[in-house]
Amino acid sequence: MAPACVEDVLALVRARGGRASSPRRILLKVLFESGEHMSAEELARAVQQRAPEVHISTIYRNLEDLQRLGVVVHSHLGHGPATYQLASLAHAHLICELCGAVLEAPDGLFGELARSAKASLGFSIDPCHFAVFGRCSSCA
Amino acid sequence: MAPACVEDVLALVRARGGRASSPRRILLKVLFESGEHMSAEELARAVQQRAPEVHISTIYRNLEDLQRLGVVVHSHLGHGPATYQLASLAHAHLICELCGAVLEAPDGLFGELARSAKASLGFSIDPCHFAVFGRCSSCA
DNA sequence: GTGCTTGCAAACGTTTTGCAGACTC
DNA sequence: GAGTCTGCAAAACGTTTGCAAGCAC
Repeated sequence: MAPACVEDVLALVRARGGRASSPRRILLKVLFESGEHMSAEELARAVQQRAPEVHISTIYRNLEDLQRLGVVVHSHLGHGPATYQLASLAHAHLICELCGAVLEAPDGLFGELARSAKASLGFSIDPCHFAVFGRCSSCA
Repeated sequence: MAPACVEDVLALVRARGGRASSPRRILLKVLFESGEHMSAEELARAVQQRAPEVHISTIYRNLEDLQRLGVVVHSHLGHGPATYQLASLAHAHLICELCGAVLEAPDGLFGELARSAKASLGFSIDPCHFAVFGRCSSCA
């Protein structure tokens, strides 16, 4: 049921009373086309290549709206800015605290933790929101 | 080998060419006496009860030094300020993304994740640095 | 025309930095 | 006396907000 293209999302937006504005459309295009974990600033730069007058506060406001719609999620990969991506692409990350390397966690890596957190504490983890720090194989 | 009191740490500081200044001594006293995960601002307020002129930038600089010495660690428990504590007390946290509840993770909860991250990726996790988001039993 | 959305500027909260003076050793 | 450390002010950083004008419907 995840929206598969820009127009799908805009339909969702309109269904909630929102408008298909030009900055919104371009931001969505960037999100669908671009790589993962982009910061608000990187997204702004990408949008500004097609519409230079778009302000970063518009990016932040749109990202917030899209998160409220469940289309986008943000995650924290380290000490810098948050990164944003389509919710359908969310995945967990391991970050090396020494060299800064970003590893994508394979599906299932958090399965056992999720099960035991649920069993022993009743807590349902979301491994994607905050990255897990540590040391990569070359730095450890 | 973890320093067990203020004077132990100050000995370490001196061994590295540092000085046992009064703000440093008071900050350490607060860290040894206080509860866990205190923000820089909370630490500053506590220090200022004994020495009102101590500036928060001094707190930040001392926390950085103490982290370099391995005496203190900081962790990120959510979207607010970082929290600091004695390295010997470090432990992992689970944070409810809805109600903000902070759960201390029992020892061993991350054992299986640590083993499989090491085995499959060569990555040594540090579960204490970033909290794990999710939903607590009452919010899930 | 209604009201959502924008650009801009200004503020926010947290953390860092430059500097001249003060203190520890 | 050498060199670390301090308080203060100011800046840096990522992010949020107030406002009047502009645009989608």
